[in-house]
Amino acid sequence: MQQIVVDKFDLQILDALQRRGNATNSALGEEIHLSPSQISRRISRMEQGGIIASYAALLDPAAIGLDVSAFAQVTLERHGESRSDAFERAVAALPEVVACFSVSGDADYVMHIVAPDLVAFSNVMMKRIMRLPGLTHLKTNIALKTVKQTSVLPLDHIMHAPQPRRRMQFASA
Amino acid sequence: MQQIVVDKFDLQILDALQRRGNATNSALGEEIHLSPSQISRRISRMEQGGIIASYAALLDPAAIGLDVSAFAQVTLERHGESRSDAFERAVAALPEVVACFSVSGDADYVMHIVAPDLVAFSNVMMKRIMRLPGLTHLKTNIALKTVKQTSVLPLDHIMHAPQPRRRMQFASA
DNA sequence: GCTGAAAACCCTTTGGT
DNA sequence: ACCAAAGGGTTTTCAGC
Repeated sequence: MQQIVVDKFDLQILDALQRRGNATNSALGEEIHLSPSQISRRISRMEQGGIIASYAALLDPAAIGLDVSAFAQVTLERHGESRSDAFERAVAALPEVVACFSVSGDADYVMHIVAPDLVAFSNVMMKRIMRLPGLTHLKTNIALKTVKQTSVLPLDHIMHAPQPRRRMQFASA
Repeated sequence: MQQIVVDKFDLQILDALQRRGNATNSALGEEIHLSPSQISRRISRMEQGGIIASYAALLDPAAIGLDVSAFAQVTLERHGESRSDAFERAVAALPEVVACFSVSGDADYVMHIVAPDLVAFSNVMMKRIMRLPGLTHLKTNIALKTVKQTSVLPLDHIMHAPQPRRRMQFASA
């Protein structure tokens, strides 16, 4: 990972773009008191540097008829890596699975699943998830209400970043 | 919720915009075999209709130093609505909490929390989450690996949508 | 070397056919 | 539904600091 340095202005741009990815450079310039050229240059630098990964249109799940959201905790058979690899590839290919993390604790994975209704959700679980290779235990919680869901990541820590701590190092050569 | 009708082309546009929110109308037009004007009109219709909620720049968490992701299951004291309201408002105000859903099952809420490192994460949990009003039980799982995380919602169900079932209705007046 | 103004290019959108 | 024209937006260049 290349060290790309960002300043106060870059952080303001990132904050704005996380909320309004389609903001114009002129509008951003007004807000942040920078010329459109600067905004343009800074944005492409952060795109190139891998800080901005992509742009996306965010859809309203309810408006497209995705009324069911659920969380599944999955445990796999204790086998080698091949099992989990197969599982992870299978999960990644399911469009209904919008997030999946391997976790510490009782379960091996937690995943977020969306579906149009309970019938469809049940189908996804029965026909897709439960047939995934090596699955031994499964616990699902249906979401009753979305309290908060955002793609906006916090940036506060970047300004107040602690100086890198000095450590001993081993002479490598 | 107003019924806004989408066709095959609209779905193609939505699919593309979910992945590349900054695609130009001309580029989309080439892909979908529609004129830029059509694309433009269809997009504004879907924005107006509330299908497209917003646009966002998606950042790479690792690139901005957010290395810890965790899931918390929270149980609240059995009190009236006021408790959960206060809790939900507090949660919504925490930038580290990127998602929170109330759920069926053992816990009342599941939430997704991000932090720069374990120290910072611990601080968020101790100083912010655990002090939220009315919290009685808390279980956290640290994410070891992100298997999948996407803002792309499935659209397949829209085409194959079942015809609305006829039902009896009560004469309301 | 970096900044900002301006120009050129491209995209978008609207109105007419 | 398409096309054309007008109105903006973005980006690059160039002059100045």
